[in-house]
Amino acid sequence: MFTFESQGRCLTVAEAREWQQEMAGQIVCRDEVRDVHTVAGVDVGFEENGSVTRAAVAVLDFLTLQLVDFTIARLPTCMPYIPGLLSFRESPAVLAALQQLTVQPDLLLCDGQGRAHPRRFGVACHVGLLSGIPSIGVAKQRLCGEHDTLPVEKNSIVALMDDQQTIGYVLRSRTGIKPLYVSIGHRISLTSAMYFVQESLAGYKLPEPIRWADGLASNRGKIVEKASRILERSI
DNA sequence: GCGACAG
DNA sequence: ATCTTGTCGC
Repeated sequence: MFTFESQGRCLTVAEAREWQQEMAGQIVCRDEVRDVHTVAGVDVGFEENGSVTRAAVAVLDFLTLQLVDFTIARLPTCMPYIPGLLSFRESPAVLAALQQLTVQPDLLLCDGQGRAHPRRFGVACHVGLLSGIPSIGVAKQRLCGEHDTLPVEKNSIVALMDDQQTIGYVLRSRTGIKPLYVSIGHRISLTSAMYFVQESLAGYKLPEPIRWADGLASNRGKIVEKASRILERSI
């Protein structure tokens, strides 16, 4: 029986799944977002053969989509990747990174699923609930649910259905490129989630906040340097 | 039993 | 996620 450490307790895989089902009931699917001035991208990468988890949070001004702050947190990896339990592996480092921020984000765009999860509790829900910050899940691959054929044209959208419910939307952010799977994380409606994701796009497959977090999490030297220069310049 | 399976 | 160069296409 495999067990792992989470929030100071040792959990079995079965207990983790039960906890997700309970916490899913705490998720707020209504809009509690107000005056969104800053939107943050959240992503995680690994170092040292996976023994170190590296979380990055990039805060952007929502109107200009310019970087205004970022943090990186490195923690020892607490458990392996298990489909459906990704958030237990990534959340600790993400929450640590969020607490290091100077500029507080009004909304989080997380790399991964939100409610489009078998137990309706993907990493975006987990991070949103524990941080209290409204959040959205933006995944590059599907975890669950089905959907109609998506036109190859940019801006095409189809509903992601599971168990008779619309759990998210599949969005083609660029013509001919694999789509994004958008679902709510916490304290926001699916309609608003789609609005914020689309407004955060700037010609690339991924929303700008996540593009930054992606580069910072995967520790691409060029990007870390670029981000650092932008910040010291804004002081 | 078999296939699916975020990052 | 991560290991990795060049290459096809808009």
